[in-house]
Amino acid sequence: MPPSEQIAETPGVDQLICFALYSASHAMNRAYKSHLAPLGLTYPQYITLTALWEADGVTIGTLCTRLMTETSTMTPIVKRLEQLGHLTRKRGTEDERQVFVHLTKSGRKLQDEADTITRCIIADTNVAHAKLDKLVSEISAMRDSLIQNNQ
Amino acid sequence: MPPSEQIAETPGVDQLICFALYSASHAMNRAYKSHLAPLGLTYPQYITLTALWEADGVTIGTLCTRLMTETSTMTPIVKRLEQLGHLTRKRGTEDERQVFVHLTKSGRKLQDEADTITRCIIADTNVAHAKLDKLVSEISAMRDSLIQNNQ
DNA sequence: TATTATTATATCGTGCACGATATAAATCAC
DNA sequence: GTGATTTATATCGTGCACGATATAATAATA
Repeated sequence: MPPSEQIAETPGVDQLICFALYSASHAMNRAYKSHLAPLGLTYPQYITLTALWEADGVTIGTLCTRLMTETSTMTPIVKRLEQLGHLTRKRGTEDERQVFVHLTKSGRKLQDEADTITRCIIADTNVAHAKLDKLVSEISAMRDSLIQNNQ
Repeated sequence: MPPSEQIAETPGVDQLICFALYSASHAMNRAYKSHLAPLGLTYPQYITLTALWEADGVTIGTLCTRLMTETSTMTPIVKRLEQLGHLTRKRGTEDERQVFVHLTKSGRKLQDEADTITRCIIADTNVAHAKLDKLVSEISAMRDSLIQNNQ
């Protein structure tokens, strides 16, 4: 062992948490794509619908908070989902700045497929349920720390 | 406890591994942004440079394999890094279809900042080193399973 | 109550990300 | 060796993702 040996000089891309997230996120996007293409949905549109299945009749701002995106991202997604007939947008009467989003029958019907898709994806991860739950909370905690330390 | 109780009917967006990755990946992107903006780099450009610091003089195809992206993504990134003066693109002489990418002095110099940036980001995750290494390998393994089961 | 500031959403510009297609070079088949 | 196929990269179209800015409505303040 030479005395000048350098340990972990600059880590390769594979050792970086940023690349792990970057590449895994893209892989997940692609995995969903095969399930969503037949439904005519994109991955961000599907995630938006998932939030609405959980809580319908919310404002654009609430969706942004929940999905941690900007209005400049959410407004176009919601407009496309409206054009697809999966939701309606209605200005608030009390506060006319707000836009309330409501699922249509078509948008609610899509939830029927969701459970099957989720099960397929989880199977494809090759991670056991308990371990996956732990992974979700660890990744979420890390995300929240990053957000907090970046304010 | 009613007999018809439904356990984990449809999971909320926060329980889904897809949303954990989606939101954490965006949070990571934003965290890097504050460090990269002064350098005039975007996050994907920085990741591409990281791959080049590890192995220089490679083809576009090798970069695509390494970073798990398509040429339609990588070609424009490499071209922008070329315009910024951080690398050069040279057609292969033996096989003229190939394009070899070489870092310039400017591109190599940027590595000086990398270690500091990585340390800041890791600190911001609030995850201990050993646990972070484990997280990286778990996320990477999951990514590889998703890719394998999606062929 | 005017004026100012804040808030909710929308728009615009840039840069990914990727499927589909194009192009040209290399390889294969005969 | 000529035609068919494969391979490496590039181009194009669509949809995010986000910062900066715009717009209009509400709230705060003088």
